[in-house]
Order: sequence, then structure tokens, then C-alpha cells
Amino acid sequence: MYAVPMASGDLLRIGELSRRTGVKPDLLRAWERRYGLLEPQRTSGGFRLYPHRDVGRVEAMQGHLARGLSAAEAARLAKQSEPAPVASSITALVDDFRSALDAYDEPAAQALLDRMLASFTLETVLGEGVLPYLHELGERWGRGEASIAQEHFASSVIRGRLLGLARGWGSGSGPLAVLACPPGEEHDLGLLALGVLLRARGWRVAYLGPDTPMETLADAAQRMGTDFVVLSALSEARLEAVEDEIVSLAQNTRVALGGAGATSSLADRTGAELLSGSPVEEAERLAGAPR
Amino acid sequence: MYAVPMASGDLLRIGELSRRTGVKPDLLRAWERRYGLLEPQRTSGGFRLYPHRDVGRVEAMQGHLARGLSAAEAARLAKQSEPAPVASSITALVDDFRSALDAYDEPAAQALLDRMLASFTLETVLGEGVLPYLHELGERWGRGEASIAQEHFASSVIRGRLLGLARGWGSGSGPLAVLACPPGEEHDLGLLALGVLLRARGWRVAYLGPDTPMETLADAAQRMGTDFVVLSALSEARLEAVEDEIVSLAQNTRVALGGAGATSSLADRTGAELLSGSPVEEAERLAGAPR
Amino acid sequence: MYAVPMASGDLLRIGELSRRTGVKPDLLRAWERRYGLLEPQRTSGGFRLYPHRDVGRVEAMQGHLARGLSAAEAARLAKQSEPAPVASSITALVDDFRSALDAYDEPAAQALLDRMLASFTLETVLGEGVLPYLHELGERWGRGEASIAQEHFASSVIRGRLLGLARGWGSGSGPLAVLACPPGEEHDLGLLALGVLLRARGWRVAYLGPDTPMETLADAAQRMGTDFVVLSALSEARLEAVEDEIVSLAQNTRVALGGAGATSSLADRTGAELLSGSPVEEAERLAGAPR
DNA sequence: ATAGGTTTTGTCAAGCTTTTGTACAT
DNA sequence: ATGTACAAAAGCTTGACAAAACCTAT
Repeated sequence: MYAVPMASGDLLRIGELSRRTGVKPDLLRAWERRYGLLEPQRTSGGFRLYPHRDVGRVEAMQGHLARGLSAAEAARLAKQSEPAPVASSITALVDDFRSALDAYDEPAAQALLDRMLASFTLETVLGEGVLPYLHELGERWGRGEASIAQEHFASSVIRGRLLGLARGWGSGSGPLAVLACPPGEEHDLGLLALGVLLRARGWRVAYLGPDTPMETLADAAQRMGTDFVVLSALSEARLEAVEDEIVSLAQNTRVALGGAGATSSLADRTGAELLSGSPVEEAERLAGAPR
Repeated sequence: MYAVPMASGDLLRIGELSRRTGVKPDLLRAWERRYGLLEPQRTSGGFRLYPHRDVGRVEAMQGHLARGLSAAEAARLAKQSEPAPVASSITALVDDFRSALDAYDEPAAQALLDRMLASFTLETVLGEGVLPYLHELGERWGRGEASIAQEHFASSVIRGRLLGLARGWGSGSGPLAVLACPPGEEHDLGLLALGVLLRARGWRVAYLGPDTPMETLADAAQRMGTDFVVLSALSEARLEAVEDEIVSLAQNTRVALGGAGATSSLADRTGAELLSGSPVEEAERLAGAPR
Repeated sequence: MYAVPMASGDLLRIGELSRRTGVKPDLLRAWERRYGLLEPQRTSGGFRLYPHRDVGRVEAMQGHLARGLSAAEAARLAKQSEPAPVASSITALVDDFRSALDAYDEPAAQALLDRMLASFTLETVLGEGVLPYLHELGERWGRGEASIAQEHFASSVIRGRLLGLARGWGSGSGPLAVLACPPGEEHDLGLLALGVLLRARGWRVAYLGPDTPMETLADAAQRMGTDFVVLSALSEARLEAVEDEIVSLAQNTRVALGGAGATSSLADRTGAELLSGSPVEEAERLAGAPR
């Protein structure tokens, strides 16, 4: 039964496991008895000895309970979800991705995107891979270390990929978001990422893209019967230039302002919401996802 | 794919049909009784259930009434003017495609693109479907018949699809073309189509897209060791503004000018080639396609 | 729709489903009783257990209700509608693809191919989706776990798609490859995949397909002035049967042997090259991919 | 357009069972 | 440490009910 010599070291007794997880010993035993959550070794005297990894398992159990799952389900999941597959870290892939784009090597960049998407969630790929890369590229350009050609080349590759992920994003029955940049604003990749992320959470998306006149936006929103309009700009001036139109739009529709150009004072003045976080954060918040 | 022409679809009860058409339930029942305008199914309990298409029929009825016809006549016309059900030629598909985009119906537009691409060659789909549609949309906008929102929405759908077809277009060993629009020029879909068509003929493509500064273009072309640069603009002024740079670029590299803004005199003055035909024609010519 | 197997996944009790959708438990039960909207499993004690996907179904129901449909209609649509096409990883898509083909669900399989191709590169879709599936299907058939009908069904779906991707692959100016299977060999999907991948790298391809007499092949190669002939077979015997013809063909042209039936000793004896890797690897190698 | 009857659908209650955290006796 | 007990929370089924929506007929 005990079998296994158990090479390793750290074994916890039930009191210590309880202290580390905040779960009472009685309950730990109940979980073991009822759901087989843990399978501790025993001392010759019968005391339970838990391997250190069981701390994680108990915490997973708590997490699932907190999300509202039944105890039986929570235990089942906590037992099965041991290994985090841990592909090579995303930062390594992003480094390669940067190199490929810097060298105008489109096929390599595409292959790296494939690998990122295969190993990580969409949120991670965008939030820790693609978007930071774009941000950094913009800064490098500001410092004269990257050419506009490089930025355009990279943008085109990424835009193609995002639009590919977006195909069909107008279908379904979720809430509808209309996405656009104000007149003069051409940087739309962050907004595009937001759209894809909202889609991943079940929303419908209608994408109008860069440099969209406000009259036409209001009209389109009305004709689609939308629930929600997002305006995004890197430059605050671009948003301020249409402040009045935002005010009137916000009277009929829920409006949110995003991108570096969206400030809280502007949001206050116009009656719009402010999306101050990254697309990943804001998509999560908007979709009310507990995650 | 998303498929299916949607045999059935949603069935509306009389209240909802009334809400969508603005015609009171009593009147809808009267039109049914008196003129047989509609022939709804019934629930087991006797409630009327209208197929979605009846919305259109009621709207047609309203239109005829507004033009002064008698109710009997209006109903007769509304009943007979059902749209042709089957679309098989590319023009029919393009008609549907236009309708879908006009209605901001992205999934339907995607499904139609699927059908076009499944039934016709890329050259046909672009040359007789997508590009003429874009051209027409531009003209409708010029006449105030289409909004910019519609143009942006359609552009985004089409751009996503073209970039999808373009994925991996940098790989292989064919001749390399660098594609860009001059500074200030934002209309790049024709150029994108050219790139996809060149790719279909075995070329490699590096795409820099709209609003590309000339210095950076020259630099990128050199670093990639390109054989060929294409500059495209709808506005002649945008090309003339960089005439000198084109001249110097053309001394080291083969350069072609395309789009409505490319004129033979400009080509003559700069030493560049002129792409006077459509992307389909020019791709065929450039790739020396035997047909 | 795709749904199906899905052994695991987290299961929600009615309270949690209610919390996530905002629909009261009573109403969820009523929808189940009256319209069969959901079909939850039960615990041994009789509690309902909903798969996670039911959240989407309930949300679809809510969406349709909000649009004014009757509850009965809303439920009907919510039941039939696809789960929201959420961008997900290639492995998830491949799993669904496998399930769809196993269930003889051709539209679902096509839709999944669409989504894979929209979101990933051709190399990834073939190399990690379609080809492994075919391989596995062959093995299952060998163990008697899959029927011939299943294999035929899957083959025809995939062949149709590959041929669609292949359209126009003879045009352009890249190197020309002639692809064929030797007499008696009917398994050509791997070869077809190789052709599509070579095409994606700019080659021209002439595809003669399964069961091609060697005289025909030699004649075609000569008349097209080809650079390269690929012969592929799963069975080594099929290639050995035409060993002499391969020898003479290889004296005039570059010849490569692929498929499980191609062995290095045969390649040595005939003077042909050996393609020992997967179609993806070999296409990359042959086309001298930059990588 | 009104009147009077029917169907549909969300909500609630009563009475009973299962699940699960905690307590306690051995 | 084990096993049992217990009570709160959450669920189940059946049945009923009323507001909203719809019907026909006048």
C-alpha cells in the first residue's frame, strides 16, 4: 500500500496543510473521504502525510468552489488539472517573432504566430505577445530605431491574422459592439484586438476601423440597433476634436473611449465610459467574465 | 459554411411582426383575411407564426400603399414580388454580397465570399466580384448614396479576406514584389488584390500598405533585395508629391505605378512602368501568364 | 452541433448556471420542461448537471427573446444554432474536426476547416490537423475501430477541400512539379497535400493523381518540360513493381519518392531522391524555405 | 375598435431529497 | 483518526396562477 519509497522530502501533516491552505482538517478529511481529492501517505502510526504538491491541489479545489462549482465537480477538476503544460515561454516566442518581422520574414512570423496560438490562450498571445510587441515597435520608431516600413510590414501581418481570427464575428446572438477610430486616427490594431477578444467572449462585433466620421458612426450604430460603441484613438486630440459628437452619441447609446488618447476627463465631459486598461483587461471587464 | 441559406429561420408572432413593421396587429390580420397577403403557420394553440421573410412583404405592401395604390392592388404586388431564390452566376452572388454588406451583415457576406471562392477562380472573384463592388461603392459614396460607415465596414470584411488569402505570401522562391501606397494615400485594397493575384502566380510579396514614406520604402526594398516595387494611389497628387523620390528609386529598381492616380505622363517623367489595367490584368501581364 | 463527444469539461449545477446567465433556476427548469432547451445530466441523487456549453445556449435564448421572439421560437433557434464561434486553439479545432468527421457531419467539418484556414497557416492546418487525423484514421481502421465508410467519407471531404485549395496551381512561373501515384496505388491525399504546400511556396504543380501508368507519367513529364517528378505510394510493393521505369525516368529528370512505401534502399537502387518526412517538412525542404 | 375567451410564459409555493460543511463521540 | 450525525443550503417535482399576448366575432 504505502509502497513507493518516496524519495522526496517535503511531506506535510494535516495540520500544516490546513494552515497553508486555510481549510480545516476536518474538511480536508471529508474531501478525501467523499471525493478522493487527496491520497496522502500514512505514518506507521496512521498520520496523514501530504506531498507538497497537494497544497496546489487544495487551492485549485478552493478556486473551483469559489467559482460556484459543486464540491464534487470542483474535486474532479482539481484532481485532473495537475500539469500546466508549460510550452516554451511566450517571451521566447515573441523574441523570435520580433526578429522575424524585423527581417521582413513573413512566413517565419506566421509560423511563430501559429505556435503562440497553439500553446497559449488568445488572451496571453495578444496581451503578452502581440500587443506589447506593437507597443515596443512604436517606441523604437519614436527613437529612430525602427523604420516605418518595418512598422507597416508588421502591422499588415498582424492585421491579417487578427482579421482571420475575426471571421464571422458578426454572427450569433451576443451583445453587439460597434468599433471605430475617430476621424484622422489610423492606428486601429488595439481596437481590432479588443474586437477579437470580445468575440472570444461571445459578443458580436461590427468593425468600422480607422478614420471613421462621427455622423456615419452614429447612423451605423442606430441601424444596427447596437448596444455599445467603442471609439479608440492613440491621440487625445483626435477624440477631443469630436467631443460634441461623442456627447450626443452617448445620449442614445452606451459609448466607451479607449486607446492612449482616452482620458478620464474627456470621458467625464462626454458622458462616455473610459477603457483605461489593455484590450485584454477591458474585454474581460466588459464581458463581465469571471474567468 | 455558416452555411446554409437558412432554410427556415425565425418565426415571428404577430406582435413582433407588428413591432418590426409598424403595422398594427389588427391591420395585419385584416390584410390576411381580406387579401391573403400573408399565410402564417399556426401554433397548436392557434397563434400565428410568420416567417421572417414576411417582414419584407409587409414593407412592400406599405410602400405600395404610400405610392397611392389601393390596398387590394398593393397586396397583389407585394405577394408576387418575391425575390429570385437561387443565385449561381457571379453577378447574382455579388448582388447578394452587396446587399449583405449594405445591411452590415458580416456573416452573410463571409458566406457569400465562401461560395464565390468555391465556385469561381480567384481572378474571377476579384476581377468580376470584389473589385467592381468596391469601385461601385466608391461611386455610390461620391453620390451620397452610401455612407462612409458602409464603406469602412465592407473594406474591413474584404481586407480580412484578402489578407487571409495572402497568408504566407512571403515564402518560396519566386520574384519578390514590394507593395506600398505613397504618403497620404489610404486606399490599398486594389494593391492588396494585386498582391494576392501575384502570389497566386508564384511571386513573393512584401506588403507595406497605405501611407508609406518613400525613404523607408527605398530602404526596405534594398534590404529585401527586391526585384520590383509597386506604388499605388487613387489620387494623382499623392504620387506627384513624391515624384523625385520615384525617379531616384527607379534608378536602382524596377518600379511600377498603379491605381487611378497613376498616369502615363507621370510614368514617363519618372522612368517607372505604368500599370494601367485592373489588378487582374496587370498581375497576369506581370507574371507573364500564358493564360 | 459540433459538440458531441466531450467527455469531460466542467459541469454546473442549476444554481451556478443561473448565476452565470442571470436566469432564475425556476425558469431554467421551465425552459427545459416546456421546450427541451437543455438536457442536463443528472447526479445519482437527481441534481441537474449542465455542461459548460449550455451557458452559451441559455445566452442565445436570452438574445432571441430580447429580439422579440416568442419563447418557443427562441428556444428552437437556441437549440439549433452553433455555439458561438469563439477563436480557439488549433488543437481544440482539430478535436472538433475529428469529431465532426467521425459523426459524418460534413457541414460541420467544412465549417471547421474554414475556421482553421482562417486562423492558421496552411502548414499548421495540414501538418497538425488534417494529416495527423488521416494517419490516425488509417491506424484505427487497421485495428478494426473505424469502418471503411468512415475513411471514405473523411477522404472525400478532405480531398474536395485540398482540390479547392489547388485551383489554378498550374499557373505562374515557379518550378514545375509533376505529382503522381504509381499503378495500383489509390492513396493520394498525402501527395495532394504536398502539392498544395508546394503551390503555397510558389511552385507550379501538375497533378496526375492515383494509379497513374508510368508511360503516361514519363510522357507528361517530358511534354511539360518538368523540373521534378514526385511518385508517392503507401505500399512499397507498388513502387517496386515499377522500379525499372523509375530508373529510366530518373535518368532524364529529377525524381523523388514519397509516402510510407518509399524506402531508402529503393531510392538508392533507382537513383531517385527520398522524401522521408511529412509533406509539410518535405515541401519546406524542397522549396528551400527561408525559415 | 371593443368585448370576451384562450394560449403562452414567467413566477411562486409546498413538501420532500440531496449535498456538503461542521461537530462530536469513540 | 475514524465514523456518524446533523443542519443549512441547494435542488427536485408537481401544481397552480396571473399577466401578457393572442384569438375570433361583433
